[in-house]
Amino acid sequence: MQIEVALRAEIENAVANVFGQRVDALQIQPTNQEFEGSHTLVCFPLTKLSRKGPEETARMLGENLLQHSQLVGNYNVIKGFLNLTLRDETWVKVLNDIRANPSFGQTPPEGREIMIEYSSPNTNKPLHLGHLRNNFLGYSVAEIYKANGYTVHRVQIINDRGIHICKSMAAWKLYGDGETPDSSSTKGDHLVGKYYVEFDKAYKAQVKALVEKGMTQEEAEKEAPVMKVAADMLRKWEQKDPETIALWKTMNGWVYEGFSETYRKMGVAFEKLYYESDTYLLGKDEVLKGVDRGVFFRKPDGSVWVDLTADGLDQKVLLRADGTSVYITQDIGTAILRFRDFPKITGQVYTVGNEQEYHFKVLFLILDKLGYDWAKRCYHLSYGMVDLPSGKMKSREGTVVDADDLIEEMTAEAEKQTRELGKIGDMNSEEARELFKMIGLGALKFFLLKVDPKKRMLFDPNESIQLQGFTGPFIQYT
RNA sequence: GCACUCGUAGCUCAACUGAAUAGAGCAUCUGACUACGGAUCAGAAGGUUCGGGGUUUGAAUCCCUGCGAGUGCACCA
Repeated sequence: MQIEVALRAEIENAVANVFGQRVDALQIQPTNQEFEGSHTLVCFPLTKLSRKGPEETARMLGENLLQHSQLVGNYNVIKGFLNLTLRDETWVKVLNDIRANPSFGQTPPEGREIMIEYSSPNTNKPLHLGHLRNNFLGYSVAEIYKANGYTVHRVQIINDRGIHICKSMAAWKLYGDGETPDSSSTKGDHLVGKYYVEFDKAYKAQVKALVEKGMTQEEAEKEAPVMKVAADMLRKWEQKDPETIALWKTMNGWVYEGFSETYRKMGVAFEKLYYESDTYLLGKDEVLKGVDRGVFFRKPDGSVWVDLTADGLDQKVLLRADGTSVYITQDIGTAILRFRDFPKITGQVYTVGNEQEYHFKVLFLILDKLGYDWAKRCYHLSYGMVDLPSGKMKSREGTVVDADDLIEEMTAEAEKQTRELGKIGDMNSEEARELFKMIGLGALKFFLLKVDPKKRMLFDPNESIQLQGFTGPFIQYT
């Protein structure tokens, strides 16, 4: 890094000496492999200043550098590109500096703080392949910030409340027969996920039966007994009915235990968890304050809206006519809460799928309109879906790839390949198991991270674990 | 319909802020080594950067436009 700064200063001086004027935005880039040199100055933009052709301009600068520079040992000119070769002494010094610096590549903490949110699953089913991309992206960005001198706060919001968990609860109560993770030796999140599927099956069957009895589809969807139980549970939950709350806590507890095991296997962690059940009522006061200040407006029915048409977006509802919150209201509250919890953070990164791009655009605009200057430093780290060679993942069709299963398979495949190659030699079984995990998980992480986040991507499990090609195992082996 | 994103070699992906002959891996082909195959090694071929305009000394990259794919456009979350 030092060398780049020093070299730039020298080149800036050379430009000033030769053409009598300082230029700030010099384009210095790595020299192409096929030419001699390590750094290249692009001289085309300087021709206006030099009033000479690009090659002559480059040559004049090269000569000047040769005379005055401490760093440059030689130069060559190809078209308008001035290729610079540094002296051997320069490189020796660079390498010595690197050797003397134990934290090379890392900026020591500088007091800047940032919050990174990732994962943020629903609590009614286990994590899947999409969550893996999310977690690895979020965690990596956090690590990058850390290496750049930031103190990072890793958080997630857990969607522990709402009709989705009530569906699992309803199915468990109706058909569960008291089954627990212990009694069935099933991982908690998988058990709750199983009852979510049970619910869906029962619901569909019941709707079908009711339609056959002459009900309309719409009526049947409301009248299906399982749905009535689930809706009733949601109502009771909101009324804080002790029995419902107890069941909700129990089943969420199972899920959390399952999740933490998955996170441990993935190698990610969180500093603080936000629960939607704690935050879903937040934001209402902020919205009402916004109404008083004229940032938002009320419609005749009493509902509160924000008008974003001037920003090229629509009008969005923030509070219903009955005064209750909608989804974005709680996000407003949660964002503000987080900046209160961590007053020193300068911004927030939300790692969330690209289907929520519009939502975050609206959210950040609203926070800005409410006068929070940090709204400009909130960023939606958006990423595309993960497809499989067999096609799209669809929960209804059961083509979702479970995160635990996948990690398991990758590790097993790593073991198979390593044993075939006979590479484990005299390792004991403990060391070998560590190795398989490292290879399997490395394959997964590398493959999911090597693609531009915003692009939709194809995950090929078989390709990812290969010892050849652009893969994690290849890099680890090398 | 409107908005946003994406479109690069047969396939999966690179190309930082506009820069030199658009790069990798896989697959393919040729050769070496192999009893044969695999593995390995050496090499080759593979591109109108979706089409058409424009801006620029210079465009995969920026602008306009057409086409294709995806996502979003609930008083759901």
